[in-house]
Amino acid sequence: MLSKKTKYGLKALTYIARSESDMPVQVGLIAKSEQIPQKFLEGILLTLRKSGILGSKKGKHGGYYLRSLPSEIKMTDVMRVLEGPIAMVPCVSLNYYEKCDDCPDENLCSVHKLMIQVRDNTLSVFRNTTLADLSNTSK
Amino acid sequence: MLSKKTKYGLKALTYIARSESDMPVQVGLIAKSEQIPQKFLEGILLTLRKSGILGSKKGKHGGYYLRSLPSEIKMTDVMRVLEGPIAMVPCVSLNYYEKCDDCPDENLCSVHKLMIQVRDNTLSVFRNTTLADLSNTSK
DNA sequence: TGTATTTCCTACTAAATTGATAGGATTAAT
DNA sequence: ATTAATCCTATCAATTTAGTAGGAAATACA
Repeated sequence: MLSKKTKYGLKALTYIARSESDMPVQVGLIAKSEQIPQKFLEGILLTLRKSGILGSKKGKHGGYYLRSLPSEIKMTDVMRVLEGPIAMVPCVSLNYYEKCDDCPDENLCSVHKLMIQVRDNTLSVFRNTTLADLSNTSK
Repeated sequence: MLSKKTKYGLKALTYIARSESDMPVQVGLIAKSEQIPQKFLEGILLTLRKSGILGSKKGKHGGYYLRSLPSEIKMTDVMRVLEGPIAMVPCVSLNYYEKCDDCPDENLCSVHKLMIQVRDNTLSVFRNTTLADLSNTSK
């Protein structure tokens, strides 16, 4: 299941990408418009900022903004920040690989083989999708 | 993340598919060979039986057996029984559809669009994979 | 300089899920 | 009868999820 965190995060990013103004977008606005608990969203945007996807400005007239063009923001990156590893098992994860304690030889493991395929397919979706696709912006 | 339940279930099914004998396969044997807590595995095989994928025989010399040929057992069915819905969000689930309370129009929802793609790709893997592929059996 | 407004940070919490374990009932072969 | 297997229910500890609470820090602007 997709976590609320990821869902909210994606919606927020889309909202920001669609914003015409060159002023930073405030959490309160997004929360209200997208029906997301504000305090929860604060935390999510914070991790997106720490990961480098968003930038922020504090104080009055502060808010969040994208640090790249929507078309440059790949879903692989966004999903890894919000949802964690894309692979369903650590033993097929590219970025967070971990051997299974059980499995003596993962080349012979039936689960491994299947999950590699799932990973590759999911990855191809995320690699070929940017925030511009999500938000229907051409930028 | 793939649950242990699913992982163990897939391994057990593979084990049973590979078994040459026409006697039913006992839980204890699988548990030992695949390093799975026996009592936990009992429950898993039980749900696989209730779903119709496995058959069982009670009492001495009892155990579990496949109710179809491995090549007839599709991963879509197995995964739905073990892991639940294949979609990452209920609003793109074919078998367990549910509307999101927030989303006023899901055709305009950016998350929806993305998750449809992920679902379709994952589904195509599971539709084109059978237990025979997992277990390298030709049957 | 002060006040309002915003992000930032830490800590806490209730509920759900996961990964088991325990104990025994039921069924079948010998 | 005895033994060996599945079947069934209940319980539990640890983790994760989805928030909430309260305030510190920074910034704009009067």
